Amino acid sequence: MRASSRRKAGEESLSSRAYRQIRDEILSGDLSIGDILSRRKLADRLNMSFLPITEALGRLETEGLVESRPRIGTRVRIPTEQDIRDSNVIREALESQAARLCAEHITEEEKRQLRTSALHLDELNKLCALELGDSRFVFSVHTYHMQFHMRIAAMTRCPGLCRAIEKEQVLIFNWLYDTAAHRHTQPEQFHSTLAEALSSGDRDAADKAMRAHVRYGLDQVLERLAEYDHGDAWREKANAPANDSVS
Amino acid sequence: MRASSRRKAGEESLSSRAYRQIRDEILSGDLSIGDILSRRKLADRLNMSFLPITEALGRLETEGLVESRPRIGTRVRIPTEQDIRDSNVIREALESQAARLCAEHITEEEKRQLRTSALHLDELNKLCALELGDSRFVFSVHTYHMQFHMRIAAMTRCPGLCRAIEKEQVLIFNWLYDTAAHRHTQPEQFHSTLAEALSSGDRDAADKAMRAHVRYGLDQVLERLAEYDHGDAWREKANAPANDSVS
DNA sequence: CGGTGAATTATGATATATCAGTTATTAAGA
DNA sequence: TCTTAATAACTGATATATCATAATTCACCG
Repeated sequence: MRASSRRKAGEESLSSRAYRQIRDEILSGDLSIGDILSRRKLADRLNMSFLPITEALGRLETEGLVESRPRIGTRVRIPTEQDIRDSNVIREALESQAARLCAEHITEEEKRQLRTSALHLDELNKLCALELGDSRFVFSVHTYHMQFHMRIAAMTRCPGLCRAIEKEQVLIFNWLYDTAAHRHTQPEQFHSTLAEALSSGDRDAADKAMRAHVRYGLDQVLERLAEYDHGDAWREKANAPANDSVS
Repeated sequence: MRASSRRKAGEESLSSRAYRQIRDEILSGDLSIGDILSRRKLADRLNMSFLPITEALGRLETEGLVESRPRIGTRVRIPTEQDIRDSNVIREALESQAARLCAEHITEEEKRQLRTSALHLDELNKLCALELGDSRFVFSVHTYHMQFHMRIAAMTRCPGLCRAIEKEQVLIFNWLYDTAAHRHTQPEQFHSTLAEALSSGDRDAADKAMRAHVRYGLDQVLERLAEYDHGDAWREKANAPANDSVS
């Protein structure tokens, strides 16, 4: 009966709270790919009506983390092979652009930070390859990896690009984490070489290095994700929503 | 009292209908930049409750066509200079990527179509420069221009990239149309040279050509849009919504 | 024992009502 | 006439209720 008192002024909206919470539960793995999300149960659990929940799920759906079919249900999205390829293409577009701008704007101080982070990340990846540590450790490495890329994005001085990159990162990150978090072999100095290219001042070189970086490992994710594809009765009928085209 | 009967099965949802209608009214100019959108009046006009309207405006807001402040109101978005620069950066990223993929995949038949469209477009632009025709004509040229770019996007065989490009196109298109639709001077063979680059099979050349194409005219838009910037009491207080960051 | 269909349950979509902030208006006071 | 305080009108946010549809269950019949 929602006995709890109304929120005080200045607090964030219930929708935003629901959005953040659900998203975090997905990203942290509490909710796995394919899990069913009941609006009413979520409303109950988060102690609000299901209207804010609906809005939150709507946002998550447009962002690609969740998929919903009218009068059937909502679940954590199971990406198709096409989804992953497309996301990778978009990510390559955005991050190579970021690399260009980064190479233009980066300061000496930022170069130092970037090299340090890259070195650290390469060390962590080496540990991952040795299968040391638990899944919590792997998760933290993924988080650090994402922050590394977001740091590069921030160096572009282009907030819009940062937001766009983060959105794609979240997708890829989630799918990667759910499917290929383990068996994670990356080349030696995978990130250090990238950092060098970004520090070189050569836009085209930075662009090229980032493209190579983004492309790496795509096949592994695709392979792992194929498991989910068999017999998905969820997408049987024509799903033609949300693709409203400009007249 | 919404006396009209419930929608039959198979029809699109009210939210989608509202979304499309409002967006089209914005893009067609029936609603101009800065116009106030009252959810209740819209609900009345479109003959539905304001819940689907709210969802439609939510979508339009995340897409950047509309801006809303809690308990104050919603209006057609007035982009800041930063918004436009950022959109242009993102558009450059996405469309140069499209150019790369297009150069890879384009068929002979598509090359022919592309050249024809480019030629046509260059002709239309020449007419625009001479200030012939009314605003309806200018609008149709803009539409044709957008379709030209979407055709290139389609040649990438990457649906996700198409969607992403269309989203940015819609933004830029709307701002451009509202601010710099007139005085539209473009180089001779502006699109034909682009078409040639895309047909060359050289990815890097296509990329470079598209970047040049996208960048052109940015300053004009910025100049025109500066008019809106003076004394915007709407964004006085800190607006820190929706930028939820990953933990 | 197996299939079948009606009742039940669950879902998302939508309508309506209410709430608390914000702004515009107005009336009172100087 | 100019301030200022009260208030009316409007806004988005949220709660609750209802509806049509899809999925599930399970008694009933073969």
